[in-house]
Amino acid sequence: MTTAILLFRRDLRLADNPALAAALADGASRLLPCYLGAEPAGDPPMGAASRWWLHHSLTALDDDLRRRGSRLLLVEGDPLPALRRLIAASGAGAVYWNRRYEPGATAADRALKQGLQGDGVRVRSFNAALLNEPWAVLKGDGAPYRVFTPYWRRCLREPPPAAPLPLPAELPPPPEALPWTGRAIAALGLLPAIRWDVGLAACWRPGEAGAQALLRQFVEGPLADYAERRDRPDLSGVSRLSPHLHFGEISPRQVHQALSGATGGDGAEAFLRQLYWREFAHALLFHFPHTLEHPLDPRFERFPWRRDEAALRAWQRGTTGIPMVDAGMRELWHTGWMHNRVRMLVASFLSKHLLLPWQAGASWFWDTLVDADLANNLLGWQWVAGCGADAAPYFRIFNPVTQGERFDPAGDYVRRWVPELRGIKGAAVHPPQPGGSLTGYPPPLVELAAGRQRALEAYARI
DNA sequence: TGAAATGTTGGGGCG
DNA sequence: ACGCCCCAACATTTC
Repeated sequence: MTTAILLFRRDLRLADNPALAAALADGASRLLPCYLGAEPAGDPPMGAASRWWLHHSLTALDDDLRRRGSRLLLVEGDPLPALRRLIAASGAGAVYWNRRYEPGATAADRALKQGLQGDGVRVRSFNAALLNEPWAVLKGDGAPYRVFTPYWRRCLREPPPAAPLPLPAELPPPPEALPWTGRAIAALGLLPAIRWDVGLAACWRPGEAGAQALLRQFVEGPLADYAERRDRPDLSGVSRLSPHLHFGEISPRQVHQALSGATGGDGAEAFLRQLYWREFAHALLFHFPHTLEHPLDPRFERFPWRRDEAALRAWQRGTTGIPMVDAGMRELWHTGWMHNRVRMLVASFLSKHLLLPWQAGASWFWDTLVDADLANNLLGWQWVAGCGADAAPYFRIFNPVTQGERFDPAGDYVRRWVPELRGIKGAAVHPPQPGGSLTGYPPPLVELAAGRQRALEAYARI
């Protein structure tokens, strides 16, 4: 009789789960699946939208486990002592988990591994979250890539990712002797006290089954036209898999396999490229952990960001008077998600037209996105602000009106999220309304040409 | 995975 | 027929 502990973290699935598969292959006759409630110190604590998602994803995982005669044990408190108690109570001889890559998480996992191994416990960790782990893709001189295109080309030369592991037919039961002191998922307190989450529930289905359904639906439908339609927030041309990928309800290997089975067109390659932006972001944060708070380009440490609470608040609430910006920010607030084209545009508006620090925007996204991912969020914001890897030159300033006319040509996206403008037909919704307009929609926070000019002058100063 | 300013070209209207 | 101007369309440069 051997008992194994399986730690779930951001790999909330049973299929293609290498740690689970290894525990089974090693012959565990008892399996204790756990979720550790404590978040690693050093990384920012999860935002409210992520916590909402996690609650439902853990519930779905627990249901999936129970259907197979198992269950999820929630473990609170400092991980090492908590695991030691659990090992003592269950007689477990081995602990399995899938690796994380954020600075705080890697440090915490390293300490946990050392502590457990010091106790004589067998610890095995695996890659479940990436096609290539950060240390596996380096330049010829051993340095990490800082520019996406060479990184992407290099990845394409790598051997294709291994086929996903199958869903285990059955699971070993949990140890009988274990006192089920674990608390219910609700006791983690992940759900908000004020019920702002009703909008989220209407558009998402957290959990492995929801993720698989979404992937199938995407591959059979929008994928073929992804290259042409991926920039259109008014259409349903993207996968919306990001939160599922973040929580590991689906693996990039599974996505990769689904893409390679897709027929014809350049949609699959365009989508794969996005998957590799995710890989690139994780590699960058791993190799440059200081980008958690600091710009990768040190010149931007002395960039003259402004401080303007009122403007920041208007941006957050979607009351800037710039229709595309407000539509995006309201979509985010109501659904926990925003189309990527619109993310770029609202980020450009914050960091350039408003000259507010990218950290303020990243922090709001972190709190409100259901797909909030440290690596992706940091890369995205620093890319837009011009201070990150492969950064857009600072003078690349999105004009939110032009972007709206180009990517929301009929104005449907704006009207969906900004009801004040529903009386305006077609692309005429995109230019800001003058002060005193009767729509109830605010006049623009900044005049776009003047904001652009001010941003260019700030750039010239560094 | 910009936008605006500036430069170039070529067709057509017109004296 | 010719030169001149205008201007859209496209290309290049600059921020």
